[in-house]
Amino acid sequence: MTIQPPPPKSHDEAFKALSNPVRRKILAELKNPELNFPGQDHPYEWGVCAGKIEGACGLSQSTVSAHLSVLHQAGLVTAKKCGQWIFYKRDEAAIARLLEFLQEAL
Amino acid sequence: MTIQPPPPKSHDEAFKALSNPVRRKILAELKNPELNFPGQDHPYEWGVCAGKIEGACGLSQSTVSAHLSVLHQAGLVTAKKCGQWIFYKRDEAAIARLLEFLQEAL
DNA sequence: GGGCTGTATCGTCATCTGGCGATATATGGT
DNA sequence: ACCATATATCGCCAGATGACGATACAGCCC
Repeated sequence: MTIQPPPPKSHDEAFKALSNPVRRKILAELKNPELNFPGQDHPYEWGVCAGKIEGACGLSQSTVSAHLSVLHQAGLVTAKKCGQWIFYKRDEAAIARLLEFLQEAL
Repeated sequence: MTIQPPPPKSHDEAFKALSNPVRRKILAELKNPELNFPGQDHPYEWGVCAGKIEGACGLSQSTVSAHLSVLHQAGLVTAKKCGQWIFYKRDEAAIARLLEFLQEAL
């Protein structure tokens, strides 16, 4: 099931989440799951599971988990739990809203 | 004269500069100098002088000066020295480039 | 030169951030 | 029940960040 459908988060929180290059990289790479996280034995429509992302980051499991948590809290990715896995996926609508906001606010 | 026409800065540096709410606010308010920094006895075409911005921020002189320096280093504002004043102005071209980049990178 | 104004820089400090390993929690398999 | 796997959380530490006051530098005016 989807974890904590986070209530519409403030753009400020999203911006803060994006102020870290690792998190920006994760978000960007999630645009192309098949390419950037190859070999997942679950359908990519579910998203990409945390372990795959950790592998691609070259950082410790706990560190990447924290980054994913921030992205999720900020509402930039969705998190769906499936058995013992958690699948993360870009929340395109939220990202689009943020971009619109940036056009205004910047 | 214009101070250190900063060589085209990395988008990453610009992003870092924008990761601070005070700096975002300054940049946003510079869209409307007449409105947000009223009573400047120099033409607004030159930009807004540091002192005016400090007044509007409610932070210490040194703190705001540092923020302006970051914005300038990141290439998001231009700085023009005129006598004992320094006038800051949005670099619209750079900001537009950054927004384009964000559309791609996000 | 001397004093005044506008801005930058320095030194310090408290807080935030991001990294890690260790541990906790939850699910699945035997 | 037990062990393995997947992920989250905790405690700690080092470095970055942002605030401040004090000081330095630069330009104007007398």
